[in-house]
Amino acid sequence: MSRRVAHVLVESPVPRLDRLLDYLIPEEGAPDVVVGGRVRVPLGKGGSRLVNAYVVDISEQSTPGITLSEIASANGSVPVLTPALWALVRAVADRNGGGAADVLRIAIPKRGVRIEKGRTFPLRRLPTPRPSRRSVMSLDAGVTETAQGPTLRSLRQIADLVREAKAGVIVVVPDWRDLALLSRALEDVPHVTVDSSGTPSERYGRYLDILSGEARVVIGTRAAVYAPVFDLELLVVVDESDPLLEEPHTPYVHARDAAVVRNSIEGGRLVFASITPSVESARFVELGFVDAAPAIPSRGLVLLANDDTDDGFASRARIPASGWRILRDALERGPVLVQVSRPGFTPQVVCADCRIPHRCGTCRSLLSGSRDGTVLCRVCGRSPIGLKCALCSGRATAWSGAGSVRTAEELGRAFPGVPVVVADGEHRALEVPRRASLVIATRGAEPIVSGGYEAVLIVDGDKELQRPGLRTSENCLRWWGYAASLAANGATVVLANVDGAFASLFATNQWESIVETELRERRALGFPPSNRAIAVRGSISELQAVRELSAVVSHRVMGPAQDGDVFRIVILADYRSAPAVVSAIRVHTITTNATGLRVHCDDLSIFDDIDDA
DNA sequence: AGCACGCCGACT
DNA sequence: GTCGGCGTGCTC
Repeated sequence: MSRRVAHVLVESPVPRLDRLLDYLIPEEGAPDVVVGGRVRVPLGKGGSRLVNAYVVDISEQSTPGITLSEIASANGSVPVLTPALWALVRAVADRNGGGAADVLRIAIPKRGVRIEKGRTFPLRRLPTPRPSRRSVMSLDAGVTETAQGPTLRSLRQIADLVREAKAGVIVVVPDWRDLALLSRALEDVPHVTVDSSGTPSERYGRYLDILSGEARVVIGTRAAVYAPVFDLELLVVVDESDPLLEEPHTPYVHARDAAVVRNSIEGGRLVFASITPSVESARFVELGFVDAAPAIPSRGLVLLANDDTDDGFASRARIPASGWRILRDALERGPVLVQVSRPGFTPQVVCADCRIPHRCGTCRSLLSGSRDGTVLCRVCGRSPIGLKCALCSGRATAWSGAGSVRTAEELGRAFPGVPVVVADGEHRALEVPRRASLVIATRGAEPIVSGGYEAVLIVDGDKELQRPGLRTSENCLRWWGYAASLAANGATVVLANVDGAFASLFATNQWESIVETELRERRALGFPPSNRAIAVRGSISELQAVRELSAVVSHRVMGPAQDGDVFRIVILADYRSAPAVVSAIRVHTITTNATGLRVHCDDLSIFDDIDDA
């Protein structure tokens, strides 16, 4: 007699368990065992311990030659893992050299029993793919109004796109502030938000709202790309060059990548939308993989200020005289934004003569000044002595980029009577009232203001731009472009103390040229995005074994290098051979059960400077 | 992750 | 001859 068999995926990070196991469905409680449902199954020698698992499929057949155990119990009867989500999760895990269970943990929130009560879920099959269309969209700068307050013109454009859609929609944004502003722009469209806010039970409730089809439009942070939206017509990834869209846990999947995979499975319209262009989307356009943006959007007026400071206060706040005058005039009319690069009191320590950053003699990371005036290496925790400039051998030190609080203090003294608002990681503000005030914000924490800022001043740009790292120009473009987009119509954006090719391209709004140049340089180096950089972390012996794999040996390999308490190699492979490399490493990981081995595709941080912030 | 199995040294 | 050390490998 044949019995029904459930093919399940166990909730476990163990490489060897990254496959489907077969279990018999018990006679009693069988109706609760559904495709996509959660179950508890015995696992291990003697079937002693019970683990959580997802039913991926049910059939009459099982793997021959094995005596099957029975499912211990159903864990609810909600089909949380839809066929479409399973297809996506499996494909994303394979592509990134990781386990499906690790991706699943990000895609499906924790179960809350109470919130499941009284809901029904339609049976969902793997949908027939919609015709696929992929494009890049360049968004306008500027601020616009809603009933709930100001929002970005760029997000209003996305809301317009959402409004056109009749079926399922997902919009993925980098952080909570974009989410709040997008929610305003979607004031007339019912939508659910998928992010880390709220209690676990609330998050699960929102997941179930999507699963049941009650919610058609989903906006959220990076994990929202997996939302079980049925009949997905439109998938928008906003600002995909923002590193926040990359998952910090294995297998380190970028929402852009997951979006491309999802589009290849379900079809529909995939849009990469951003105020500033990205190197990745420039490559997509060049390949013909996506349609180019139809038009260059409206951008503000940017002025480069490279003249000297002529005032005691201005000099301490590192603001050129011309920028200073614009600031003062703008404050007559309304609020002004000053974008600074780093929070708090931690300035970077540089050579007093050539302004090159000093580095720690032991670990080579950047040094910072602490409140009491001493120089400190934040990586090894020591105060280096006898610093000497690598370039000019000068021994004098200076502090640069004194941070938002310090800048605020200096500016507050310079403009007595003008209120100063500080916004950074600690002082969060989505929005500030429209009145003459100085708003000092670290990049990424800029509040929005009704009508836009009367002037925007970007300081510390010189320091950011000379920071070594692959993403420096991309990052500056995104940070500065965002700050500029918060300005009022016709208001001036001042970029202080920066000159050179990048600065003039930025000021003349030739942002596309910036990323095209960057793409050419990356290609010449063989670096992402023109090649895949597959970072593998583990012990020296594990990495040696990976290096010797036949799929790996023919490729350019960098390292091994020390990386925290493990070691790291980086394999550079073109997009044609990268899947074979990733899959060979994965097979090796599974067969040797190398739990210490971690694969991270396109880990751009390996090309960056040590981040000491 | 656990948990059993097994091969080898030390002890009643 | 047998107890138990933990290194090795497997989990339907």
